[in-house]
Amino acid sequence: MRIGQLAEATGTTTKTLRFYEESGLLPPAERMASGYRDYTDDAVGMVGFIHRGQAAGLTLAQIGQILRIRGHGQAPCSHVRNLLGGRLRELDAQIAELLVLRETISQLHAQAAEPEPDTCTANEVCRYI
Amino acid sequence: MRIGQLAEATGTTTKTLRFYEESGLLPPAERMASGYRDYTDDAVGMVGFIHRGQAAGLTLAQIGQILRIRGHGQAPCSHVRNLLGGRLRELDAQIAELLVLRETISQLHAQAAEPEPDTCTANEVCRYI
DNA sequence: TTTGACCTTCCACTGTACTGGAAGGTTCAT
DNA sequence: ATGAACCTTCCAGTACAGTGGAAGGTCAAA
Repeated sequence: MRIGQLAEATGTTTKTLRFYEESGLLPPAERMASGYRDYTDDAVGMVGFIHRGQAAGLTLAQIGQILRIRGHGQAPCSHVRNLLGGRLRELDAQIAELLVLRETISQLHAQAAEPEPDTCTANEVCRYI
Repeated sequence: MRIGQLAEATGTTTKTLRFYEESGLLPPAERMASGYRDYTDDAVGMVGFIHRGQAAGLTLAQIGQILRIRGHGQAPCSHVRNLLGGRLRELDAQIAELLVLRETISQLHAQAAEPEPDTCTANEVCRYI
C-alpha cells in the first residue's frame, strides 16, 4: 500500500504519516523499487491506534512509547495502565482547576454587567479584572 | 523605575517584560540617558492587570487589546464583558469535553486492570486502546 | 581601578502536532 | 509524448508564552 492509500484508509494526510515515521511512531516503511513507501496492513492498525490514543488524551510521545514496546514483541499492558492512570489524575486536576476558573470568570462577568460605569478610576486598567 | 525593579515588584522577569513590550502589551518605556528603560508606577498596574487577565484565562493577545483600548483613553468595559462571556462559553465546552474524556479513560483504565491478559491478539497494538 | 550587578540588543530555541511549499522523480492513461 | 496524479526529500513556518545566551554598555562601591 502506498502512502496516499494509507492516508485515505486512516483518514489522515501523507504529510502526517511521514511526520509520524520521522517522529518514531511508525517504523520506517519498506520501499518499492521506485523509492515509494510500501505499507503492510499492520500500518492501518497502528495509525488507528495513534488516533485512539490521541482521543484518550495521550501525547504522541506516550503513544510512541507503547508502539515501540509492542514493536519489540512485548505486551505493553502494564505500561498502558500506568499511562492511563496518570492521565486520569491529570484530568481530575485539570477539571478541578477549570471549575474554579469558571467560577471566577462567571463572577467577573456578572460584575461587568453594569454598562460603562463612572466608577472607573484613571489609574486602574479595568475595574473588572 | 528600572526594568529589574519592575520585574521584582510584579513577580516576573526582565526577559518577560521586554517580551511584553515587544508584543505590544506594554507601551514602549521611556529611556534614561544611559538607554535604560525608565518605568512609571502605571507599569506596575499594567503588569498586574496582565497577570490577572492570564489568571482569568485570557490570552496575551486579548489582554493586549484591552490594554490598548485603555491606552487610547477609552473604557474597555463592554469589550471586557464580551471577552469574559466568550471565555465562559469556551470554558463550559472545555469542561464538558474533559468530563467525557475522563469517563472514557476511566473505563479504559478499569478494563486494563487484569494483568497481562493472554487475550491479546497479535495484530492489534493494545486491547485497551 | 576593577569588580559585580545591572542594563542593552539580537538571535535562536523550547514543546506540541503538524502544515506549506519548492524542486524533482515515478506511474499511468491518453 | 505529454499531462495528471502521485511520490520523494528538505527547509521553513504555524500558535503560544516565553527562555537562554552571547556580546557589549553603565553604574556604584571597595
